[in-house]
Amino acid sequence: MSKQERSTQFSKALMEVRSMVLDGSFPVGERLSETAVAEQLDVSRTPLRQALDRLIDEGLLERIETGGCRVASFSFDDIVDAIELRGVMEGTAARVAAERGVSVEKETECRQLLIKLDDAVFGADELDFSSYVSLNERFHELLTEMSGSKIIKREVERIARLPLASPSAFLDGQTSIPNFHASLKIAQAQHRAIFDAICRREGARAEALAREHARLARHNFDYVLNINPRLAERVPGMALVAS
Amino acid sequence: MSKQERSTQFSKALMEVRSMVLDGSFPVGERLSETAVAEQLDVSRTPLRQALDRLIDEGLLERIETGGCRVASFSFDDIVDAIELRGVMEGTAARVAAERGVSVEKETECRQLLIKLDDAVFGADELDFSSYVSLNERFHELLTEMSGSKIIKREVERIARLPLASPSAFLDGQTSIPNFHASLKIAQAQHRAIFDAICRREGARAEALAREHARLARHNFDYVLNINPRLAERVPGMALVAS
DNA sequence: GTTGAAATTATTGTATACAAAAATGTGTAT
DNA sequence: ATACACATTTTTGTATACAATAATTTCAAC
Repeated sequence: MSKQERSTQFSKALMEVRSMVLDGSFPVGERLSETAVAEQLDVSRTPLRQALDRLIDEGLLERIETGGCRVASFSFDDIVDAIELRGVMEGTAARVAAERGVSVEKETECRQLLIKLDDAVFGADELDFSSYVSLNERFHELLTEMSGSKIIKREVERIARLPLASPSAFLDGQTSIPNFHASLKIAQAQHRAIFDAICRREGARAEALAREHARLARHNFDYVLNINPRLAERVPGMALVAS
Repeated sequence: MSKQERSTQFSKALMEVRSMVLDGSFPVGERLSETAVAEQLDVSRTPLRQALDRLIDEGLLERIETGGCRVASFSFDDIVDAIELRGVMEGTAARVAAERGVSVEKETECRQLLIKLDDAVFGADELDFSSYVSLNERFHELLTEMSGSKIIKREVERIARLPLASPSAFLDGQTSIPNFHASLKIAQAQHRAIFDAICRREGARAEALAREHARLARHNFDYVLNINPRLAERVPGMALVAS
């Protein structure tokens, strides 16, 4: 973040390569040539290699034993596990928030955020998708912050960067999922329940609810992969899932 | 790992800088000069910067807004949170192992390992510390492997690399902790209970036990920091804890 | 003595050159 | 035709050079 403002070349390489990998621009499993990619992005090899190291760390690329790296491939189970872990981590953030208490400011912000989310989901107007997505992202970020722990926040967000594990991984361009609007209502009810549990200092309930909340993503993943695969190309990262 | 065999300069820089940071060789908070460190380690800046990036990612260093990096400092609560997270992650590995079942080979290996650990802790001979440490490390690694998920294994181990969060962070050179041998016996009883829960497919119990097991580290941390600070210099990473 | 601005120094981020090692291609022997 | 060894060509890992930016010092003004 702070680095992404300053360091143009590295952050450019990071963002571009990441989105190309998620888009499936590189064939899964094929070694990617540093010189070729560097030339393609108009960046020297030094910041590119920095970006590749980072993407290896994120798990999107994997190192080849003899040198260089390739696009990683993920099994169905891998994605399920990543989503499960995100649920576990958000559950921990929620539990810790409940156990240790939340600052008045965060509580107030969350309360107002939930009203806006209610409005977006249950309101009379037609659903504004992109605003829902950003509100949802803010809710999940706020959840990590309510834990009051910078380490928990950092590690939850790291897990959420695993492929298809983020809270909004299946939210883009998916209006065609049946009962999708209905599932957003369920999600919002869960948001409220999690917040309620935190306010009541009910740690175990908050944790269980947050875990269950993450399973909505698992359900969407299952749908996209097994029932309606033509949606796959609209979901970034789906190209990495071995079919 | 695979990279550490091949790439001598990078891995050399990584290991040396990491251990220097943990030893407190660099003053906490002070910016570390790339050229100076590179010269000191007899390595060029390129692999050194790679190592620094990695250590930033691990959380041992933090980026300075204007460029470069400094040694990170951790509060008491930060360490407590890191240990908590390790417990949560190992708990997840244990629960998943219980829920999904464990391969015969892993189960057999774990059974034999537990016998060796019993021998080390409860045996007639005097405790062989270094062999206990490596057996204990293998048990925790095996726990992640019993989950059957490479993603869970990878992320558990990543969390365990947080400062003072590893299962053996407080095991070295601490024979002077009162009742230390007794606490090893408790730990071993917990190892057995976790394994028992996994074999019986009791996921919730396995998870709870693994979490509680991690709290032994928290207890040791509390002891070293608040009751017997002269032990601190023997524990790598303790130099990073703000006093 | 303190403050502020300009100049100097040091440090980082990036590009590139180079050497070692891996991948590829060629030719020969069987 | 296939397998194996050797030579060639890429490709990676490392060192270093360079430019832009940040830190520091110096010096003057108040």
